Amino acid sequence: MHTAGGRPRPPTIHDVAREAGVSRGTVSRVLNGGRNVSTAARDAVEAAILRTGYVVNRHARSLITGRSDSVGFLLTEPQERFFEDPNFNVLLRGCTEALAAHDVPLLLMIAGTEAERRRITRYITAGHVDGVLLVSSHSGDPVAVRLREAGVPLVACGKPIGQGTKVSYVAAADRDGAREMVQYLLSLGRRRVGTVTGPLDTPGGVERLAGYREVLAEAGLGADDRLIANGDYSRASGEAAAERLLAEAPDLDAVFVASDLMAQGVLAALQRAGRRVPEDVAVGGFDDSPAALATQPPMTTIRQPWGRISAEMVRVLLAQIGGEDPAAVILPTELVHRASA
Amino acid sequence: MHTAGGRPRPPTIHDVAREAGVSRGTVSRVLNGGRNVSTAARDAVEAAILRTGYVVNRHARSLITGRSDSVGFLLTEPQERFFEDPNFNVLLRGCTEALAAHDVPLLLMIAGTEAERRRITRYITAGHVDGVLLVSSHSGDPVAVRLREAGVPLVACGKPIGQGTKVSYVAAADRDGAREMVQYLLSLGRRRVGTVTGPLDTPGGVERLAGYREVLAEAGLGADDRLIANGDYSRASGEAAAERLLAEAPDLDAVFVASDLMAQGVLAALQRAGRRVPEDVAVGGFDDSPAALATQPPMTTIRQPWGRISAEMVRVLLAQIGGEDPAAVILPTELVHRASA
DNA sequence: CTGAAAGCGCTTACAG
DNA sequence: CTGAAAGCGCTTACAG
Repeated sequence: MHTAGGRPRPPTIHDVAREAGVSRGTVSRVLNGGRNVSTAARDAVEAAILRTGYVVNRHARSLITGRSDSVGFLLTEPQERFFEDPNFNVLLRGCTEALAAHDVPLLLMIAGTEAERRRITRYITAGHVDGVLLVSSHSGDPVAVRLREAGVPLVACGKPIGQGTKVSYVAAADRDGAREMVQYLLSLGRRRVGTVTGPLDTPGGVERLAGYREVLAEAGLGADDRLIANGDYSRASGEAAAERLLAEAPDLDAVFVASDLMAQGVLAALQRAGRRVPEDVAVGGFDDSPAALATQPPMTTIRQPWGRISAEMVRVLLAQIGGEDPAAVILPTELVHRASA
Repeated sequence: MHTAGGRPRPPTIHDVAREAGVSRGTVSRVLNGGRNVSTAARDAVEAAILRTGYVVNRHARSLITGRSDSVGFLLTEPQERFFEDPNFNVLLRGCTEALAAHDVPLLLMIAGTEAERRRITRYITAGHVDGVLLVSSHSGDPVAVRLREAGVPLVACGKPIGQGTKVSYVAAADRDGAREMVQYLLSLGRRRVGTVTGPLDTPGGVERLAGYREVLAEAGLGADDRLIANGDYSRASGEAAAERLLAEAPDLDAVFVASDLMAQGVLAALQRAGRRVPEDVAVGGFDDSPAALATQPPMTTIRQPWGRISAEMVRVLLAQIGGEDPAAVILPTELVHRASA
């Protein structure tokens, strides 16, 4: 029997039961872990499944279990930034694969506009997804708040600002990573070390700046606001920030940049200003994204363990869907030494 | 009433019917287009929907309609390349948004290994998805073949090689775009114009090379294989290809590169060899991906209309799911003039 | 360990 | 135009 489109109607649990000579209940039991099933019955059912090519109908299952057996991957930042950001790819790929290993499909959702935010919130709270992997570190994200209030299992990438301890998250040790880079820059003999920060309403922006400040203070180098310029993680903002730094602190001899993409922009500004990297100004990035390999010279940077981050996000989310309490996971970073510093 | 997780059990069509004082059948009718429903009934139902916050249970609907009302976005190339490729982001975002406008969720699927290919093929042919947006232009892709044989609605990004006319696709006018770039390079007075091709088992690779050859022949410039080097769309392959070009044809004065990412690599090799761009060697890319803006100098390139490509892919796929025949859509490209040529 | 039965929330002919 | 009813393919107490 075929539908209009020519796709054959797949076998159901009923076909398998007939083929195996058991009841549909028994088939369902072997499908769901095989508790309370005799070996003979299980074998017969498994053989029948192979013979018929049976695949469970997820809609029927979901209808009765109330679970969708799928999760959402939700972007709530202004999309441009994310899609420009090479980290996004790594994270998305990692999550897709980790989920696939559990046979859980990933639904991609982009909440760029207010209308989309409303639509997606309704979609999620209606239970069309069992939980969500949230990529939005901006504080006061209304979607995150609404989802949390609705009791939707949630795990954020990066510590959500101002959400208390109620929401799970997985993050790299931002402050430690920043500390390591700035210490390294100092170990090179640099003394006028500037920084280009991320957005200060994101945990990465705040923590990396804090790490920078701590190390300078510990080294006895006084705070100097002329050495600090804000960026928004985009390449263009890094370029603009570097120009400001150059104008306000021309004696700059190193810069710690809070993302590789911004560091690309910093490199461009430095080259335009005739400063050699690393001879005149050493540049350290953050992320170890693909962008770090595309620069001239290749970028010395702090590696974020994206593979582990995505795997942990999935693990924590699945656990929470299974009834466990929220959890926070912090993963160590690593200095990757290349040529820019 | 709440489930264990604390999520409220959403209202059903039954609640809406009671609230509106009609039968469940009538509610369903207004939900599904409102044919054969009186204005009074429709108004009552719509008011009841608002009041109850009703959202359709897609699983129940799918169980009966046999449709999943979702589509897959399937990557079957070796993943590394795709995830390195900035075009991927643009395409994925465009498709997600175009689908969202139709309220159709996108499932992201990555078929990197043979095991994943098998699992995903089963998943799709089991009907868990109504159709798939296929990103794989390599010839002989086994997943594409199996899906087509199973009658799954499919639309590819780029013309699938060797699949006949049975499968829908949306593509940019690769050959015309290549022609325009090479003509432009010639108009600059360049006479030793090389090219770095894409993989020659992809339509983009083949067509862009063909455009290059045509224009040179039309200009009366004889074919010279030393001016042609193959790449695989990756940055590193562009760098290696440029080195070969420089070794075999040191008098090179322009290069048409079949992707911006490869062109990044070409720029690096050229700079290392001490050639100025564009003074000594003019470089033209292809894609107008974000990579084209990140280079020094910014890249002159051929813009692929990604927004339209993704919108058309979605349109054609949805039409096909609705019963229409396959279709091919070719979209024009555009020369974007920047500083590298 | 196993079968019969109820029911998940919807859609869709079928009568009227 | 509308209601009553069947049924989509599953899971899960409930008996036995």
